[in-house]
Amino acid sequence: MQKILVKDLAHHVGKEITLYGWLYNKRSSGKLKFLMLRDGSGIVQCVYFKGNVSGKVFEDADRIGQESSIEVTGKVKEEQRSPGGFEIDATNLKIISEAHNYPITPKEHGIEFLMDHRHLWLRSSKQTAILKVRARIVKAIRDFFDNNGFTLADTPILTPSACEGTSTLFSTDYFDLGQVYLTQSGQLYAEANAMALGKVYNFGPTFRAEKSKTRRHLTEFWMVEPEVAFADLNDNMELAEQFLEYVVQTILKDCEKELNTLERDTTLLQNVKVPLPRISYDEAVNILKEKGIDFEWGKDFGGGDETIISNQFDRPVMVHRYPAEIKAFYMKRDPENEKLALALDVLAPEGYGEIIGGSQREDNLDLLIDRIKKHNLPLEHFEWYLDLRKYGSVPHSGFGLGLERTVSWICGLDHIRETIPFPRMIYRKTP
RNA sequence: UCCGCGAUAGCUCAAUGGUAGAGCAUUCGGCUGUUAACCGAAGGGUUGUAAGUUCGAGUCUUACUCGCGGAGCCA
Repeated sequence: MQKILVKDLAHHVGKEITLYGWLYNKRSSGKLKFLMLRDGSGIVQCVYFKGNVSGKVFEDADRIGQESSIEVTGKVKEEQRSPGGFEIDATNLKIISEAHNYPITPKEHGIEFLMDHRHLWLRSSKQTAILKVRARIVKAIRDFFDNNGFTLADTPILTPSACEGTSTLFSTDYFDLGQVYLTQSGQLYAEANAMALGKVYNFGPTFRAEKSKTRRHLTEFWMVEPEVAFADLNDNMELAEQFLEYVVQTILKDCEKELNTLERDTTLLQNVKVPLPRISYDEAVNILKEKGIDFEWGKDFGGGDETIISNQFDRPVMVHRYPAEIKAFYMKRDPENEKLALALDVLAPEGYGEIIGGSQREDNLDLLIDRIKKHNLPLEHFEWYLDLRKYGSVPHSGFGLGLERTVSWICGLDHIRETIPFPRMIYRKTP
C-alpha cells in the first residue's frame, strides 16, 4: 500500500492509499463515521461505512478520541460534500496510540489555557499555518542574502558585555571568568565579520531582559542582521527595501493557502514593492504635530506614534536621521547636522510598528572612543571593536530585522506570542 | 516597574447579598452524508488563596497569588 501525505491526495484519485496522522475531529451519522485526519501537511475526511468495514474497525472508529494517532487505508475520491474536495473511502483503520480527553476541543478557548497547552495548541490549523509561514520567511531571508553576495557569519550568543549599553541583559556564570550575558544583538561582531568578508549576515536568537509587556515583545526572539562594508545610509535603505520586497512577495506567492487559513487580507502586503517611502525623523515629527499629537522633538516614538506615522502610507515607511541622543553609541553622526544619527527604522503598516532598526556605523576611531566614554561603557571590552577602526576602517552599514514581528505582520496576528513555537515572555517560561 | 481588568464544572461563560446554571467536552442511547453535525439521557463544583463584614458571601471589604490588556523600553 502506498504511503502518502494529505497534500498529495489530488495525484492519487481512484487509488488505494495509506495515510498516517492524528484524529483532528470526528462526526457520525449512525452507520457512517466521518474521521478528520491531519498529518501536518493537511486535513482530510475519512469515511467509514458500517457495511464496508469489519465490525472491529467500525467500533475502533467509533471509540477513538481526538488526537489519537492512526493509520487509515482507503480509496481516494473527489467529493464535493467533503471539506477540501477530497475524501478517503476507508477500508481499514489501525490505531497506533489511542487518546482520550484531549484538552483542546474544537471550541473556543481563552489565551491562558491555550498558552498553558502550547505544546498541544501547535497542532491546530491556524498555528501550523503560522509556523509554515515562519519557516518560509526564514528561507526567504536566507535566500535573499545568499543570492546577493552575502556570507552567513554567525555571532556569539554568550558575550562578555552589553553591546549597546541600553537594554537589560540576562546573565549567567561562566566558569572562572565571571559573568557573561546572553546577546541582545550580534551587530558589533557582524561588523568584524563584514571587515573580513565584505557583505555578511547573522541570523539567530537574541535576548532582552526588559520587562516589556506588550503584543510586540518576547524576551527571546530571532533577528537577522546584515552588515555591509563600503555602504552608507542610502545603500542601507536600498538594501532594506529590496530585502522586504523579496520576503513579502515570496510569501504572497508561496504561502497563499496558509494566509487563507489565517484569513489574512493581503491587499496592503501586495504594495510592499521598491521604492518604499523615506521620511526623516523631522518629517515624522511634523506628521505627528499635524495630527494634533503633542510630541517633543528629541524623544523616541511610542507604539501609538508609530501607528499614526505608518498609517500615512500604504506600505512600510523608512524613517531616517534620528536624534543621536536616543540612539546607540556606534551610530555615525550626520555630517550635515551633528545632532542627528544616520539611523534607519522601518515601520510596518497596520500598527505592527518597528520591524527594522539599523544605521551607518561610526568609522572614526577617536569619535568612537569619545562615545564609549560618554555612555560610561567599559572601554576594555571594546578594544577589539576599536581595532576595526584602527586597521583599515571603512564606511559601513547594517540593520536588524525582528523575525517574529515580521511573521506577526505578514500573518496579520494580534500578538507576537503565536509566531514562535514556544514563546518566552516576561511572565511565562513554560511549556 | 506603573495603570487598568479578571479568576465559578475539563473548556467558554451565566447567576438582584438568599437552593450553583447553560453550551461544548466526557459516558450511554439514536440516526447511511456529517461540515465546530444533530436529537435524548447521565456524571461532573472546597466559586484562585487567606482573613473580615453579615442571620446568610460566587456576589461586599482587605491582603496575597496567578493571568490578561496597555504604558515605558525596544526588533
